[in-house]
Amino acid sequence: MRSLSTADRGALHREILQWYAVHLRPLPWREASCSPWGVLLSEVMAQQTPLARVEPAWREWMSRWPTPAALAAESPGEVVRAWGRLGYPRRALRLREAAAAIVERHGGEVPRGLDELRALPGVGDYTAAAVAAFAFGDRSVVVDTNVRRVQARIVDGVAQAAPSLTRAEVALAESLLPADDAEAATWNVAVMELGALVCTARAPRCEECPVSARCAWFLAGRPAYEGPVRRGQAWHGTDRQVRGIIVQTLRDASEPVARGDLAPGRDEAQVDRCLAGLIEDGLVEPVAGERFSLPRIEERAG
DNA sequence: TATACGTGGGG
DNA sequence: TCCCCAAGTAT
Repeated sequence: MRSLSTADRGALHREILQWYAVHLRPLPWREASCSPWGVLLSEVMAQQTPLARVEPAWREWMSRWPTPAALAAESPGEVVRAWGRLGYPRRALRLREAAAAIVERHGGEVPRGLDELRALPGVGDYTAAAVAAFAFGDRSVVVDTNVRRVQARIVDGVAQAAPSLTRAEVALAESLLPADDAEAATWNVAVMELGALVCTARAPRCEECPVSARCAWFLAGRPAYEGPVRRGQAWHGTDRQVRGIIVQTLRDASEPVARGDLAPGRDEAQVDRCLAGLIEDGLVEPVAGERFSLPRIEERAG
């Protein structure tokens, strides 16, 4: 890991924070008036889902369930239906569980502490740090895919980060974090925004980058990535695809659906296997007469 | 540490 | 068309 002088760090902060002040997207959960619950909701929805698709769903959810208590009182099936096509619908279930935990353990208020946040269902290291920073203005180390890529390029001079998060990356992010709480919080979102809009994975816009002049990767002539190859996600014909079809069928249905109509034309053994998995996950509920629906009662524990 | 887990837009 | 990948988490 290359280390930066104090002066270099200061310049980096100034340039990226200035860029952010001009180029930030006016997302609703960035409004000062947005509640911690709104921030938590946005962070979970944004896990592996592009922000452009998150925004309309976020607005609908905030209107329907403006507090953790409101969501906790909703049925899991309705929550999965409202999740729509954001992907990874188990996140909707976890969000409802998190809402219930917030009501039970924290009096209905999103907790501020990293440990308390991290203990909520569906909240990992990234989301806990992000909520601490963006909802409460705390100085926490937020390391998402954007931060990892920006750091890899500017500091390490490589096109992309390692396949999985390393200790060194977290240590680097920590070393780059401004000392001041509020400035650190803004720094986190500014680096993420830079990664999302300029320092992108596919076709980085280095001409528009405020720090290309101090970017090790740019200065080295943007060398191609040489690390271990990332495994692409298999999709066609996978269980994941069939699970998606089944859940979408149930989202669109107003009545319970027979097994044979869940994923028409798909291999029956695969449909059975996926169905069992979905039931185990609490995303599908068997009802009378060999039919299935989104969960109406209680989702399975575990 | 590696793998499962959805979905859709852009290159 | 096909492939990559997006504010990750849980196991």
